[in-house]
Amino acid sequence: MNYWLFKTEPDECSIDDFANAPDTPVVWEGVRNYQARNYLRDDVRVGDQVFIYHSSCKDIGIAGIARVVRAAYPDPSQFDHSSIYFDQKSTTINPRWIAVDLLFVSKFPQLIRLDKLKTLATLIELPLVRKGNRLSVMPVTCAEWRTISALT
DNA sequence: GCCAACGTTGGC
DNA sequence: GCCAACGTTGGC
Repeated sequence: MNYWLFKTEPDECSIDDFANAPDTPVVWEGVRNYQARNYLRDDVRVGDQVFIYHSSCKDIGIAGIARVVRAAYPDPSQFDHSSIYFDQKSTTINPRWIAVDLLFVSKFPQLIRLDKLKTLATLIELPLVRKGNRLSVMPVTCAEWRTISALT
């Protein structure tokens, strides 16, 4: 089993959206970065655990945990003309972008703030805390997962 | 809202 | 295939 961190803007999809419908899978669509796409396509598998990270908002940090319930499939939003994620260059035969489905696991009693994560020497390799990082789907090592989990 | 850092595009 | 210009991300 692998561990991951997925970024989301809570205005669009927050940990509360998961928590309010714990039996409804969340379609993780809209990833439009090739490195992140490759992780989704090649390495994210059913049963993997995912930290849900809130970005571009007031309270920045890891808000809870979800798990993967459906592995890579073509991101439906790339074919949807009305979606901001529509991609004219994508075809059903050769889709560019990948989605996975997630299910709620837990919401942390307190958000683990980004500035807290930045203070931990064991997390210096985590792309999230590295300068200029923009990766929205990133691997988390087992040791990093344990370090972060211990903060809750 | 600013802006540094990064990814993508497209002319050559 | 280089690289300047442009667009986007995301913390502050």
